Amino acid sequence: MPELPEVEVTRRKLAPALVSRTIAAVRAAKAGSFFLTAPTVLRRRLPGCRVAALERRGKYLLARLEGGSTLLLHLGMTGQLFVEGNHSPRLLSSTARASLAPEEQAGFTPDRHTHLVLEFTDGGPQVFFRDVRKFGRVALLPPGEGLERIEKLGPDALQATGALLFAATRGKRVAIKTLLLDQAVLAGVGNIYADEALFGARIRPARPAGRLTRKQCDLLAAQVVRVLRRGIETGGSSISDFVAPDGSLGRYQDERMVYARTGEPCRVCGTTIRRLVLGSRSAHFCPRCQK
DNA sequence: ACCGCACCCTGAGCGC
DNA sequence: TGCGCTCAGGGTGCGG
Repeated sequence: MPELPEVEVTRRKLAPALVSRTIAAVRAAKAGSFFLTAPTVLRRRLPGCRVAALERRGKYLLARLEGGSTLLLHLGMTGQLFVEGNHSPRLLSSTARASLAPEEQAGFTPDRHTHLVLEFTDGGPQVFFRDVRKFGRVALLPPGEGLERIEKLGPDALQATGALLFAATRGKRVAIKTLLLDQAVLAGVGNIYADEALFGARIRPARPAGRLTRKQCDLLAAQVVRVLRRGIETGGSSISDFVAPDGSLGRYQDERMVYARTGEPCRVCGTTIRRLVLGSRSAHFCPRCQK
């Protein structure tokens, strides 16, 4: 589940393979919900475009193209953006992994889940966008044109403040966990880091957002920033699918205090970590440490 | 305005 | 061995 840290790690490692290079050709799968801009349009418009910069807004990647267009990429849940020549077992299904010896996994060949391939005029490494569940998105925005879903995003979660959370939670009866996942409040927080931040702030995920004190909002904002920064430092969370553009895996999953640790002992007090469902998302917490 | 929930999608894991 | 079921969840959109 790529959240802000995984997208930022992707941005940092993908940028050297994308910025200042000129797209020569585009191979894209047939139209579908994955493509907000039709593949035929991508194939026609992208060749000849040179990438000026690779930016991030929340969980979105924005490749700024010379001439003013923007290629927008969202990893969804299982999206993988990576550079040719960097293989990883994560790029194979478990059955494919089992049937291949490690030495046979040296090279990646685009498979049925590889929906977008960028080729460059320098003939160097191609860039692949693979996404098993197709919850990812690709869009090409013409110069001066925005996208509603980007404009609705709140401030980047790395800029979270207690004042912002306090204002956003007043009068809200939704669970604080659910509010943290609202991209219009803070852009970039997903299920893993929301649970981890709430543990750090010692607040139960189900607590009605409006009942947080100003002090708790300060603490929670600081924890949101802390866990996201730590996520970036460790290369992200590679729990199921995430792999960086260079084929490396993140290590944040080794530091998790609560996420997907249901039934395991709390690392602080030993109490069994519990799971509950909020807004049809699973939430994990320590019933003793979090009030 | 607010909030819960179905939907999109596919593979892994499990029971039979 | 293999079928069918459930679960995972970011984001959107709809209905109450």
